[in-house]
Amino acid sequence: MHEQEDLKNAGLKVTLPRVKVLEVFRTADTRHLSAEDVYHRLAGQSADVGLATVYRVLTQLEEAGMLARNTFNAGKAVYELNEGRHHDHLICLGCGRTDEFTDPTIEKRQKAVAESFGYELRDHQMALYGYCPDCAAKRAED
Amino acid sequence: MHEQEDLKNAGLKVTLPRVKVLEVFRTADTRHLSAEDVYHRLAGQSADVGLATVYRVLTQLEEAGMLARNTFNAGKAVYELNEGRHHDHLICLGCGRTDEFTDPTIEKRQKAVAESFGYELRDHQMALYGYCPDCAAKRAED
DNA sequence: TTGGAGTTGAGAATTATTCTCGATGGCTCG
DNA sequence: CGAGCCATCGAGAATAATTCTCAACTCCAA
Repeated sequence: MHEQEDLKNAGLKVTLPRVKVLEVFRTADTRHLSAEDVYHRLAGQSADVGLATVYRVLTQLEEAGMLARNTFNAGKAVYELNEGRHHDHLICLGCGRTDEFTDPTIEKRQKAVAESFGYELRDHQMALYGYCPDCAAKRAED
Repeated sequence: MHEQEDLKNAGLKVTLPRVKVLEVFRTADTRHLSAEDVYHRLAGQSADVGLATVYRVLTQLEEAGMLARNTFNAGKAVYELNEGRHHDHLICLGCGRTDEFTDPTIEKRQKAVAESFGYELRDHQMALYGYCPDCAAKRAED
């Protein structure tokens, strides 16, 4: 409901596409949405925002720190609302279910590793792939 | 020099493109090569292997466990010889330099996290991004 | 050496994303 | 409140990475 202020604070002009895209993320059933996903959800609700614009807006919102971009399996990028607290992902190879977690020990070690190589750490990406409880059970049956 | 046996052991027919692609990896100056990279190196040495074939062979060699695929920044995939010992990457945002490392503590924690969610862990990818010593120094000057 | 299954190469097709450009719409100033 | 400028938009073309299609070719076992 406060999309307008958020955009203004980020130094972005308040336009219909930007407000609508944010709205989609705030009301979506899933946390992770691709450009195509967002595009379809908007098309489904009279708001006719072009695909190119969706891509543009996603990039801008990411740069403004309001969204976080992830490229899991490769192929396509997905975005999620950036709520401040960083986290990593656990992804099911069977059904695509995605869980989020943070592990202080891992974060600490990452910093240590980077330091030991003399690097100035800026970012990282980590994803664990496996089978969720349901899919693991299903696979065990065969 | 033992490309032939390696291929045979993997159950792959010994063909010129497969041998050549492996050779490229074994004699390259860099560990990480994209399909395009491999293609150009082959073109540069009379061996005329089509780009589509390079892609096919890379996929096959990966499935056979002889190469490992990584999709760092997204965009394009790179491959490297799979020498058994798993490792993660540290990538310089300035010059693209790539270092490799393994951290038992992180591996252990990853397993623990997956378990705590009831997942059957199969694989993971992790990359740390930052500035290498050289690039960090250059950036500090400004 | 010969035949067939597996493999190749060239180019077309696909997928994800970005660019181009004329039209449109926020927003600042008067 | 209205005018105009500049940022933004939409559509479709363009790009980039990768995969598909299919006729021609090559390994290799017999």
